[in-house]
Amino acid sequence: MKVYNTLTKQKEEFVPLVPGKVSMYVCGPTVYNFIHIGNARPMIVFDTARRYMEHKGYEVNYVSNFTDVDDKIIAKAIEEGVSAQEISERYIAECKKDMEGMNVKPATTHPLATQEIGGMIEMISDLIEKGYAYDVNGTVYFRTRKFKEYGKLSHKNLDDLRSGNRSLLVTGEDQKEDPLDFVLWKPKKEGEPSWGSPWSDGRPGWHIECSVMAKKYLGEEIDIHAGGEDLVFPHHENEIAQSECCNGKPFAKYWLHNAFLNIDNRKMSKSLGNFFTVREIGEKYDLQVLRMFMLSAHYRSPLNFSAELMEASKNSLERIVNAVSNLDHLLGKAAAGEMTEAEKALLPELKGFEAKFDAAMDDDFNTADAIAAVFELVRFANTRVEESSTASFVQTVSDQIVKLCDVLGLIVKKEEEMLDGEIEKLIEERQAARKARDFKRADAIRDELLAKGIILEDTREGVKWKRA
RNA sequence: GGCGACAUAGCCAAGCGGUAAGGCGUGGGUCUGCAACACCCUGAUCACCAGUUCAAAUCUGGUUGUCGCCUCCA
Repeated sequence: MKVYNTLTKQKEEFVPLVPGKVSMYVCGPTVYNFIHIGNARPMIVFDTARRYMEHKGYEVNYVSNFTDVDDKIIAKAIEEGVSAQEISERYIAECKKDMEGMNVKPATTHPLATQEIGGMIEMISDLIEKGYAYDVNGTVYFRTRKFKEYGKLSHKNLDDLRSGNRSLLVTGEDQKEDPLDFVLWKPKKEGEPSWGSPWSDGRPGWHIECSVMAKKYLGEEIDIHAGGEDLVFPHHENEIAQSECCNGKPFAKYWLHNAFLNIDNRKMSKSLGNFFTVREIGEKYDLQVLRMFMLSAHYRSPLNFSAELMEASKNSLERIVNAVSNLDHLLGKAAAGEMTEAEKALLPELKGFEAKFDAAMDDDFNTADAIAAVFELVRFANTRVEESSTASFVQTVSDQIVKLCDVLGLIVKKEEEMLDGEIEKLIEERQAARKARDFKRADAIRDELLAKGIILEDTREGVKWKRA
């Protein structure tokens, strides 16, 4: 398996620190509102990466934090006149609902920044002791000049950063030794949540959280650290500085970053008014459709969001769902017993789709190509499985589709739902009407059911139904 | 100003030196009482210009265009 490593700007063969195990940290959202569809991209793509690694037999320790102390949370709390904790707890709960809808597996651990303050104070103290940080009137800064590898992830050098940029030099923080130094701990302002520390009553800087939580739950060296590409600088760069200076060893072996999701080729932002929450999308579409959409492009390519593309994703997902549903239908009719020789002869071809799927995913999680393999498998199912197929064969083909889709986190097998007696009766009545060639009555019943959200399909194998 | 990414059919999107996957959509057809599902058929010389090579969408240089990071941000 190869992954693209931002650190080396190359695809590299993935070799875990401990054979068979993967430690993975993905930066999670700041919980001050419902998550937006941009937040959803890393959740979905890295969840898919995790599922694929599990599919390959790795035991994945997946950690993703919630940043639950932050300026925006505090601002929202003040706005609503409630505590910051109330805000963060509310939106963590909402976020988890959205994740469930998108079929994103819960992380092995979802640490909260506010529950890890002790560890942060410890790490900051350690950095001060080692000369990598300094306290100025209660604010602690990281001394970037002291870490000679600073910039290795974002491939910048400190001089470029200084000369090229205007705002860095005029932040008003002239108490810093260097404009590029960043905050590890800051004193509280009136009314803000705070914790006691050797330097001041205050709260941690954003970057220190992740260094501490990764260390606590995964160790000083981890396999994969992932997040949105905007986090490369400064967030991840700073994490590397903190962790490596503190621990004296490389932090993460592979750094993976997803590209942004755009709306109409523009970055999504509230000011542009092109801002969508996952919740809003969920009102219009099954969130499986959003997942399908996200996986339709490579995670390192910018992806443009639009209603048109959601419709296309909806239709293509439906193609897979239909195929599985058709197979299920055939299964009920299929003859029990061994596969025929002809069916056995098709097995290598069937296996070939999984091989193609794996090859695509092995290549830096190429989900677009992997989905193409699934569609080829679907075509195989639609053409090679027929009424006369044995149950064993139908089951094998169906299982194969469901298995690959499960790796992608796509739910394609519908739960069996019992029809209401009333609806069942209507279907029977319609069948009777059709038999009597009373199509007017038959269509009327079909329309009636449609109004209730039940779609009927008259297949060669009998009447099928599905919910709209 | 510094750093970087991308440009493939109506739309989305693989491809990473050997002659263009897949999906959506369109049009035609088969099946069907009709509809839906499904199946078959239907579509590109890969932004432009040079160069390297027996061979380039794929490599090199240049041009144009789009976007991102450098500031909270997935």
